[in-house]
Amino acid sequence: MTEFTGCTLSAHQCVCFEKLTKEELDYLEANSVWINYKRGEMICKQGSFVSHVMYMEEGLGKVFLENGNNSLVLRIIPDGNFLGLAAISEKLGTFPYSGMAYIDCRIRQIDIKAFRQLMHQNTAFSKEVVDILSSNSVQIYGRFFCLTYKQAFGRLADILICLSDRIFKDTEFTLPLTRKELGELAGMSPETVIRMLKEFNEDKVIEIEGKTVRVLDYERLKQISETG
Amino acid sequence: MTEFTGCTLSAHQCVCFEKLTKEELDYLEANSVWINYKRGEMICKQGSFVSHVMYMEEGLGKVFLENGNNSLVLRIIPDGNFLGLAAISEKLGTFPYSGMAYIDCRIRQIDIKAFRQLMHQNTAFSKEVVDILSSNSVQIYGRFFCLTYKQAFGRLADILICLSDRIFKDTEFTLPLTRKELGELAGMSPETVIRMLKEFNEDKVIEIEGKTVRVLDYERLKQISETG
DNA sequence: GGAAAGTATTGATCTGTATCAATGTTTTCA
DNA sequence: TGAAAACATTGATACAGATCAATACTTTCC
Repeated sequence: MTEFTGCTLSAHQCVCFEKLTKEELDYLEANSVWINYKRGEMICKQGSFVSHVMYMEEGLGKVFLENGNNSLVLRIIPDGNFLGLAAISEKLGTFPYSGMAYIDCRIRQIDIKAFRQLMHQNTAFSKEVVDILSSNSVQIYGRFFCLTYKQAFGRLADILICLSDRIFKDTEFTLPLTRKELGELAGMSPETVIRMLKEFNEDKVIEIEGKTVRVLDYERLKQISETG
Repeated sequence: MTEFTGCTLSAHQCVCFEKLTKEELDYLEANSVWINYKRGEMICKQGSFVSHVMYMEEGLGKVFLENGNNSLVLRIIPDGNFLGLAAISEKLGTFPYSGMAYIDCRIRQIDIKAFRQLMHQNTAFSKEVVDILSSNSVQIYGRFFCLTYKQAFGRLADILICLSDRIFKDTEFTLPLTRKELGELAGMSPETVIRMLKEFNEDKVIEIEGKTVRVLDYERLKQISETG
């Protein structure tokens, strides 16, 4: 049976640039700008005009929906990932989500017309981009399922696994997120995050002290994710 | 402020076939088969091999995730819509979701290789398909937000609005769904569906008798959707 | 360097909605 | 056509997690 996880990052590795010729890469370069963002800065605003796609050169960010009261993280964006690919649809005049920097980031903005032009002329590139879009969607579906049906501790276990496995690739890591931000990832209130983390800590599943997290019992965490 | 709704169907109209030449249409035709499904029959199974994309010629179906215990509807598929477009990604060997017929359906299966070939050779067609994928994603994001943050009555109001506006295009319609299926759409238990519907009925927002629904106060329903 | 703002923690309380159970109604199909 | 299965309804109960409130700790920055 398929297992869904609340993980916020697809395992898919972006290789689309490898499909471009030297000339095409130069063309892309000529139509790109690089911008630095500080932790907490908005990278793109939901509802604003679309003029470019973005690529996370360095840093860590999130893509999220907001409506004034609530915020829902769709995906975490580590370095080497696109952000705002929805822009390739010409039907879509405005961004359907916002982006924010978790830590200091360097973002490459690629002019949307140039990007579309390359998709138009290079089928292999276009295929890769569609694959990325597609795998992002599948990722988000899994997350959707989890946040809808799993209990809080299962959802939090998912996020911890995702952070350890895919983002930091280490059993010990320093969270660049507040408890509130963790809550937005796992779809729960900050207080609930704290209580669950405390419980995981007491049960020796993880060890947490401030922002430092160490996964002690990975198998148990997996199990919590599945039964939650 | 952007309003998210739990609606299960994007407003996007599929026009991609119009982008094909006579020859290409013939080619597509030669690589298609038509299959009939009865209410309740599975149209595709999550996890099974991908060999085709599907197009709902006539009928009404759903695309959903399942894990044995729970089922989450991603989209409703009315006639004139694709189903299983995720198949165009070559990375994806198996369907990430299941499809089922709400009522008797006639489905066109299009060989995935032929479909990809047309996307390869006809850019306008390819663009349209990407637009459809993209608008489906945005639709599902909105649904995700709603099911995560809205209360039950707001979610149910969303579904009633969606059914009235986009599926049946009438203020009065006959539900082809059970209360359980409505619950899967709105992310709640069948009992809760019944209680909420009863309340809407008592408040004269809708009139419901068995499977027949009439929307009495559309504005109120909108308001419930927004405040829920 | 110290006030202010933001963040973390803990406890108490409240509530929306699931779950369970019992019963009535409709549909299915032998 | 009549029994069985599926579906709908209603009421009672339980509980996960939100919210509120109060207090500590940390970071920011004039």
